[in-house]
Amino acid sequence: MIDQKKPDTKQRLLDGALAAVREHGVSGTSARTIAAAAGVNQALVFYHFGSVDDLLGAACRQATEQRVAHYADRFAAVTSLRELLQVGRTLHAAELAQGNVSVLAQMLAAAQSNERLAEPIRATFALWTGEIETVLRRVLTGSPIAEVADVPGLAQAISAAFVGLELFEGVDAAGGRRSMEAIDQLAVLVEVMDELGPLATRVLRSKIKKRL
Amino acid sequence: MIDQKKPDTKQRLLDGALAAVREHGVSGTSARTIAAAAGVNQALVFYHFGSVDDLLGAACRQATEQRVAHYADRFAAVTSLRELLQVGRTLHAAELAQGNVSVLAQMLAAAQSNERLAEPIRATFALWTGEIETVLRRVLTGSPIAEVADVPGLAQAISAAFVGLELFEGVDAAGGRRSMEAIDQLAVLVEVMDELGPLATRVLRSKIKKRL
DNA sequence: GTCTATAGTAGGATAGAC
DNA sequence: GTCTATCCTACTATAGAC
Repeated sequence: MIDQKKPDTKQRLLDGALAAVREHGVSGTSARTIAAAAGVNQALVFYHFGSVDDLLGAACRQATEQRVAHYADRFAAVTSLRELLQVGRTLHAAELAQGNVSVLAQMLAAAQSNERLAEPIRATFALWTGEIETVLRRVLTGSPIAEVADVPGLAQAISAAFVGLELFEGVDAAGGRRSMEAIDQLAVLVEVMDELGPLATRVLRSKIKKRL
Repeated sequence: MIDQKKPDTKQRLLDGALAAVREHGVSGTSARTIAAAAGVNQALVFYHFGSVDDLLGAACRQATEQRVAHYADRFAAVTSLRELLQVGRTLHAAELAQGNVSVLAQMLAAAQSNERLAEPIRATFALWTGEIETVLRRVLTGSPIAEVADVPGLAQAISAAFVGLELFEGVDAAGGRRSMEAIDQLAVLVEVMDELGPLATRVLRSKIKKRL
């Protein structure tokens, strides 16, 4: 926040942390593997970040910020749910090629029983949900879906589902792709729903009344 | 598979492994913590299972088998997507109350960079997807969705998404519930789609043609 | 700020007594 | 099959020289 002219050790550690998670997984990541990836001394992890967990949290957050910023214009250009999914798939493919398929996902898993990691991960996750929420709100304007859906909740659900898919793909690549295709097909349904317009809206409303 | 009359040490280790993951998370789970939870000696982990990873894989598999069996009749009674989701939510709530919200999810994360863990986890995951696939195939019979959707792929996507939601809920309980609600609302849409029947089917088909 | 060295701890795994 | 004892490795974290 204060000094922007130090892309040195501190930044190398942040990058090294991500590299370590990519290569060894969260459980295989330590101050030593991070330092090795960063090409710096192991003790500097503690000097600059206090603990491994704090470094991991910071690294995850920074990386996500950059990633979100990098995709901001693409998100802004989205005009339909399928396009949103398309951006998601592109993003996913890029992460995959870059090797950090599931860095956030693994952090999320590690955060389950690590309160020190949980807070930064929550914040990181919120960066994604925020972005998606904005898109959803714009895309769903005038759609019957907007009348039923809790947009923030939906944004969280989408983000969470995406994380699950990343984890699954990490263990079963073919299955992951297939799942993605299946969701894409489902998105067609939602669009059809939108195109039905007034009729769907009417049926929808009555359906909702029954439900409440 | 051979001896069913030994609910002793081996079983205690299997249970202890799950207990350890529940309590300490995957990263905090070791032969020692497992043995402590099981009330047996640490060396027995290696005598009976060879390695901690093998024990974890076996434990996850067995637990999932039991869980799937326990919910088999409830799955069999499902007649709509919303009911499927309802069963999913019940199941989720039960897991939550029992404390093993995200055992499978955490295993999946750990398996990302651990081939020894990956294979059993893949198999375990397949138990869930298989169950869901059966339900989907039955529920979607005659539905326009069935004509678009790759059912096995969809089953995998649903399972994976569920895992993601579990991880999210583990870090943000309120957010997790809200996501679940949002999905529930979306499910209404799908049902409306089904009820539209012939019209939707027609629109759907033309939409698909455009897409291909 | 960065390095070496090291204390202290915990974990995987095995040997060997029982 | 189960336990004790133990080896070795790897980790977090700090102290102190530079």
